[in-house]
Amino acid sequence: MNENMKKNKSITSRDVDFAKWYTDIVKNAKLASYSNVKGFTVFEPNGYALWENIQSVTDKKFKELGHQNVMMPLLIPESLLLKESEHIEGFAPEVAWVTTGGNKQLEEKLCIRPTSEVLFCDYYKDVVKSYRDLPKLYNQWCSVVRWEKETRPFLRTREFLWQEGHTVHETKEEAMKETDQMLEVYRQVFEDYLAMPVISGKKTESEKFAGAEYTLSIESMMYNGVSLQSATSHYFGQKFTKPFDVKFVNRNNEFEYAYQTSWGISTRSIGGMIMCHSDDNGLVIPPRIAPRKVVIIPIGKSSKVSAIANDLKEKLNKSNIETFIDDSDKSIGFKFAEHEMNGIPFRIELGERDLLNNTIIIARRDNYTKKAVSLDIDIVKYIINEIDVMHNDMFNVAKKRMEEKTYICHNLDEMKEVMENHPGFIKAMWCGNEACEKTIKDIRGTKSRCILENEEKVDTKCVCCGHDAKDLVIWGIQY
RNA sequence: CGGGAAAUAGCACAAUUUGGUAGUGCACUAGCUUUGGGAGCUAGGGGUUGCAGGUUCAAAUCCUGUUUUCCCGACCA
Repeated sequence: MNENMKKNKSITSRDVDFAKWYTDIVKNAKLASYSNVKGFTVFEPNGYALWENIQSVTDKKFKELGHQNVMMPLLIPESLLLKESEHIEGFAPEVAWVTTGGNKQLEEKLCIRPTSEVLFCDYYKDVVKSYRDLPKLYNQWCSVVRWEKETRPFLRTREFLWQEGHTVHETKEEAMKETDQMLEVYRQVFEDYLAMPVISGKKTESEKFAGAEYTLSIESMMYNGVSLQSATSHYFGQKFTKPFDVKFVNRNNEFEYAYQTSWGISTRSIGGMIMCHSDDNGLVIPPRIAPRKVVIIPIGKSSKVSAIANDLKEKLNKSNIETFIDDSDKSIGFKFAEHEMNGIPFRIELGERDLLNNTIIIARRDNYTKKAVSLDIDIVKYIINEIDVMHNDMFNVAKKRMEEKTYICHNLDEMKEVMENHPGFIKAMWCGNEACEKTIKDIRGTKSRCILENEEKVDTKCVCCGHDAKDLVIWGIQY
């Protein structure tokens, strides 16, 4: 009998096989399961609750900044999609089509939205008439479909949940400001709620969104040093509004095409959160985003113990700290392991032995520390404070790792050495030539993540061709 | 899209080589005893072996196709 059978739940170590570890976590923590159609997954309650929390903190920020939610159609007529050529070229290979309705062949095939720029533009053309109608700050929460070849739960699925904000503005400056502002919102969501440090910057021409003037992104680093594009914010200028005829009468009584942005964050962020924080005992959820924050485990059958447990639970729940009691007949060890697998941030252990000392034990999921805490303290205040402490600790662990795995390179050999032996972010200068990006891609698929605009340059020559360098770029192996 | 591996109960696997009534552990249900790091005993329930064909008296097992998953590579937001 091996260790696995005895333990029943087993996950591969993240240091041994990171990819398998990841899918083990998703499966064992009951976040998602596979369906019969490739790339389409079931979000189980534990996984969906995470998305709901990410959604609620993000949505609140959008609304504070004046955005409104709408719903656009699921289907896009082919002719509409074809209006912007760069856009369709970028998305055509991964679009799914509806060709029949009932048992009738459709006259025009309809694509299942891979993103909704064209739908928003088609709508905006009818409702934007004057500069007085601007800006339009709309967003929608929905799922989109992209026919990916290789799929992995949360990280790359053919259908995924996301949010896509689409705004149109009177001026270029205002639209560009919106693009920056929304990237900053995403940075806050990742750093302040998901405890994931990020870097941000502009995408290179070859990496930008199909049809955009430019794309900004935030990039985060996983436990194994691989990078993940975590959210994007695009500035379109008039590239869509011209072909879609979204024009308005400006303050000089002239027609002008509106300036447009779009920005999105998806359920991929859940995958990033897992790969950034979780460990060999299961999921570790940043406490501010955890759907269930505290589990109370009464030990023994004492009625006094269960009364105190109930009291604690009620106090915490009243203060919106989601708490539940596990008084099932499972053994203590089983419960500990189970809730660790599910990533519950705090565990309160409570038995007769503790009552003798008038204490309870509070254990942290992220670093396994256990503390005896007096029953006389204000438990709500204590947990609220601990949530912040844990959040900061998790953020700092991730940040330290990101800093340790960020390398400065001056030539291809140095890049190879890093990516082949201990991948991470590479800071290196780039001449701006796509050919060099292609050459660098031969190193385990290393791609430019983003251009760092406000940082000191690390060299004067391109890391690849040795010609004069233009930009400081962060490079990484991507998920 | 190329190369490789796999699919048997909720999970992990056995039985496949050599065709012959589909099994084990955990999980699940009931009862009793337990409880400070994955409990014990007793009694139960759960399978058209991914799907579709074919060969055969007989298919989890052999053959063909297909779908899904995982790994490696190419492609791609």
